[in-house]
Amino acid sequence: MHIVVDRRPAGVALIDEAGGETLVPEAGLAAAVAEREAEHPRWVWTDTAQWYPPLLRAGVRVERCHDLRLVDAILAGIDGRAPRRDWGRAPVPARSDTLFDLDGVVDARPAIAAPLAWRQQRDAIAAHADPARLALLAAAESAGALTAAEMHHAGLPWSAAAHDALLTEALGPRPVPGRRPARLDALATEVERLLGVGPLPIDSPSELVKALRRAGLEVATTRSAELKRLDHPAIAPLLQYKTLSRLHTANGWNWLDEWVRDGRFRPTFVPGGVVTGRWASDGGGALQLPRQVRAAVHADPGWALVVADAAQLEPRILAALSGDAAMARAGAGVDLYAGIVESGAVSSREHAKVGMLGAMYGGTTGVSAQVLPRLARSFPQAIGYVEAAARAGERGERVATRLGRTSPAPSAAWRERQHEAGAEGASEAEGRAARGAARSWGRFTRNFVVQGTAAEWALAWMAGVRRRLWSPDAGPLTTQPHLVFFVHDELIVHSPLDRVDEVERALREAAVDAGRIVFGASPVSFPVTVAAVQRYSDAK
DNA sequence: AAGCCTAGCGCC
DNA sequence: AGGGCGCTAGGCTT
Repeated sequence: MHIVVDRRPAGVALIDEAGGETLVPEAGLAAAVAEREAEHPRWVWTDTAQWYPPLLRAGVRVERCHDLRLVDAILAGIDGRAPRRDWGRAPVPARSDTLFDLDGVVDARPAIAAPLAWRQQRDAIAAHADPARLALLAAAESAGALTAAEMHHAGLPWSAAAHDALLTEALGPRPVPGRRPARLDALATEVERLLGVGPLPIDSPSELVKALRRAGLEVATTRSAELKRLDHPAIAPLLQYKTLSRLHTANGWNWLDEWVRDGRFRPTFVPGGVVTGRWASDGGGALQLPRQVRAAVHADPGWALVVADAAQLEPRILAALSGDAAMARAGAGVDLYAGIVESGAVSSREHAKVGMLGAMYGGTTGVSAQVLPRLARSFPQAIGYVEAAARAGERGERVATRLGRTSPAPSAAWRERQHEAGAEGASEAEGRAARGAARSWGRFTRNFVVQGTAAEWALAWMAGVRRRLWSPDAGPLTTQPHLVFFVHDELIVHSPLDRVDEVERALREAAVDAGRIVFGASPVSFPVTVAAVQRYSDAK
């Protein structure tokens, strides 16, 4: 059963299966949704990010939805057309200038009515070569949208005091605005002294390169990987400066002031924000939270953070995608890379890891390229699968994930370059450039199938965890165990201490389910490591 | 002053 | 190294 939500000039229409409409004022929407939620409808609406947050603020949770905007983006990708952008915008918040309130409401009506978009999308899914998988993807993407809104609503528990303490420990006391911390000052002075070239423009990469060269250090950039290769007493304090300066500028006191309120960090998670289907985030760099500051992620008193991580997710995804039985066997334990070593394919865990990552990213040099032939002999299906995806990309073809999300076509400029390089009279240089571009696009499509399918597995995992934690009659979201963080292959649940065991079970069971949902009967296992901790930094 | 680009580095 | 991102600072253009 589903209910389509459609914004009208006079309010919001709730349209049931039989076509019956109930018109409710925008302000009465939460109550109207709450009243119908007990019947377990699927809410069909234009954009979860617009509709759901006000419901959550009113204490109303929704179990299932169909997000027309996100599903359109997937269908648009398959059809090779641009996604619709006109899904309306969120109602203007009450605090804004009253002059614009009326405009806001008018603009909030999308160009296409939700019931029509819904019919079109159902037809498009039914007409697809594999409707069942695509319907699964639509459901998983939509469930992700609900979870993203709920995680933003709940927020990641954050101790400003712990954050301040770790900053003070690393950098010295918080400086007055415009000044840099004492520890950075001291390190910069030390680097200047050891280089002996006078005042150092340490925060300007291009100027710093010149200064280093004046001091006799042959560098082309100031990248730390390049600096590490040098043997000079000034390098150690310079690297230290760069690390601490990064902490200060990216996740220092200013970050804390801007992003942490009332003990919570509330980034916006953006489902489908990455071309492969991975999530993106907006605000605070949520998906790049440095290990250095994870000690500030702190459970409330009487609560725990249950941190779960899918072990070696991407190579397992590749094993399942390709049906590689030997790699499935290597992954029977918790450590797939150790299993690859035991199979005799390579001699060390590091070789297994670097080799597999290289196979999935398209590495062509170093250790990864050296061990690739051995991996290809032991796991021909798995390696053959990513090689085929790479060749398809090099030919300009599109590739697809397990559930049917497609890679974009290469640009017109790319196709033109390939065409011209093959034409009569093309120069050697044109040929080289075209082959380089082709290989580059092949690396993208090679990775797309694995990264995109891993994102689908993660959506299924997350949806399974959410469903297991869900109990509609147990009160508001944040009084029960609830998801607070997600980063590609890792989930965090904030849970009352006495419910940690059931949360751990939910995380493990949902991972097993996710494998079945995405791959059906497959011998590949998807183990997760789970740790109940007070601080995120204690998880591993 | 605002917008755009690059360098660099954090995460998976 | 090879895939995908977001963010900050510096430095340039408009």
